[in-house]
Amino acid sequence: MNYFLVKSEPFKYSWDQFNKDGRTFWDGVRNYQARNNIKLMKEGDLVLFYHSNEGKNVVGIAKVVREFYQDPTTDDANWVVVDLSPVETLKNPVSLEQIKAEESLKEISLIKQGRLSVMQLKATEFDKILEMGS
DNA sequence: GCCAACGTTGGC
DNA sequence: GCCAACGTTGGC
Repeated sequence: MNYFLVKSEPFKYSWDQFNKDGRTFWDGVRNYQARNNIKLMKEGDLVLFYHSNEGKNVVGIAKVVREFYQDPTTDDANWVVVDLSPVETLKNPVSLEQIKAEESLKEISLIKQGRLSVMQLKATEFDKILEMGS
């Protein structure tokens, strides 16, 4: 089992919208590193959902329901999507500030590589954020 | 709205 | 294959 974190601007695609939809394909990734991370996702892997710009917090947990396939919004074979479904909303959204302040999360890609929109998390990092959010 | 960080593009 | 110019992201 692998763990990931994806970013979305709430203005563009919010956690609320995601829950209304029940399932979505994660498109719009146009960065090779993020794309490579998407390709690592397997069905059943868990994904934290982070709101960038507005809120700047981890708001919920999603899971991978379909492994990567050609991005249906483009013909360019470079780009792929995965299907995600919401699993659970965090009782207490975990803010970027909290994550920064947490010693055990210092190495998290969210902080070390601010612009990356899809990243892999260590199991310990994933667990820690869940613990902070419950 | 600004700006730092950083990925991408294109000329050489 | 280097590197300057440019564009985008995202925190502040």
